[in-house]
Amino acid sequence: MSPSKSRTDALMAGDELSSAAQRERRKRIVDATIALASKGGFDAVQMRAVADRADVALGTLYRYFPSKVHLLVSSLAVELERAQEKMDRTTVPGDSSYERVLFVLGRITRGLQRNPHLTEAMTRAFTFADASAGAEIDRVSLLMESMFTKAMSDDAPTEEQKAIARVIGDVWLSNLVAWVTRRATATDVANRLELTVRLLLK
Amino acid sequence: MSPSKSRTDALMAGDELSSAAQRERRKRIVDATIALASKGGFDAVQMRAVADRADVALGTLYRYFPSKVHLLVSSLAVELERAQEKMDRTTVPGDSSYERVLFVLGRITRGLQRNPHLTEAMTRAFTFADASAGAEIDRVSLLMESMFTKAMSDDAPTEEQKAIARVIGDVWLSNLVAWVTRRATATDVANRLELTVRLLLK
DNA sequence: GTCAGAAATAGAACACGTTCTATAAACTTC
DNA sequence: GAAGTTTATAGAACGTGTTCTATTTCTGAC
Repeated sequence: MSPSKSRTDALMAGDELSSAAQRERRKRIVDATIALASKGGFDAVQMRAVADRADVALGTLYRYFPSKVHLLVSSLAVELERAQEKMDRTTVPGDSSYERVLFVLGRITRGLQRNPHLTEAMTRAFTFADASAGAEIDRVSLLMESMFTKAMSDDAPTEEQKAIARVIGDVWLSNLVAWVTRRATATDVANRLELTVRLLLK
Repeated sequence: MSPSKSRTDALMAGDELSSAAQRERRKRIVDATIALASKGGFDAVQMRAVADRADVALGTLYRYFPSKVHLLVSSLAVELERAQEKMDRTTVPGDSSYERVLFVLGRITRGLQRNPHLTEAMTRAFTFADASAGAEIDRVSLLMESMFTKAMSDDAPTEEQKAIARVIGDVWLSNLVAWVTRRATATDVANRLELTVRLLLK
């Protein structure tokens, strides 16, 4: 894994791509990634296959995303943003932080579990990421944190709430990984999350 | 990653290797792994380099450990066992679970941080492991869990204590990874662990 | 419109994990 | 101690992530 060039970093952020053609290329790449990951997981996201499917040259793929991990983590960010938007349009039920956080957790978790291969690909990329993908990782971490703090209260979160959200995020991810690697069942995951949130918020 | 043969699985457990020569080979391999990982981290643990350094053929290396991830996670287990043994010979100070768990956490964390490359190699292998390394992963998870439950109390741990230990382990690992990938400083890690343990045990 | 530089393309080339093949050495078992 | 079996060895070969090269296409400034 080599250090990425600054130009490439600019491309990765994704929102301020010069031309429409470039924005479309980028979208085709992410779509191809998600499609391949959904079908066969991490191993099926092969850079040549992504390039083929997105109809770009291999070199172009690498110009947009400097590694497979960057590619998958960026796709994870895209997916989480979608989930967050959907959640923002929902009124989260529950009278306490405890109940609301559990609701959000359960919903996203079940959403991910509906697409095991995609989840496997993304969580493995996320946990395998090295320092060079720090920016993408931070982006995803922040998304996760705000997802849970929003569930706790509508106001700006306190430091303590942020800390709790981070802990929940850590446990959540670790349990997703356990599920993805067949070391835990969906029920195990649900139980452990419930227990964790209870310990932290009750 | 292909499914491992049962014969190979038997070898991986490591304790009941037929001959002394085999036990020595295995030890040379683990030593070489730890040495290379200490020097250059995950990327430096190259299978050809391990084989060379351990003075075995590449094929032999694969007969003992069916993949790089198995190799590194097994080495992690070895290291954790050492840490656990050392800890067993120590009287853990502190009047509460909270204090004792923090002591143990701090000590192991600082130990790992003394060897950043090794820690990077092992945590990345651990989090990247797929289903085929389930046995090794479970072994390490159990080691971690018992490490923390022992700190909580001398008696057999309750289910609740086990759950707490697992949460702490999840947060611990996630923070180690953040540190290893330079997204968190040693101080960040210490603070977050302190906060987590406080939330869970106070 | 033309030209310079940037971006995209096709494809070769390289690195490292993993597998395979052929041969030799080391063990069982009689 | 000979035959047969398991284990180890050297090294080739293969797959996939990544990089490199040569060429073509696009874009923006004049």
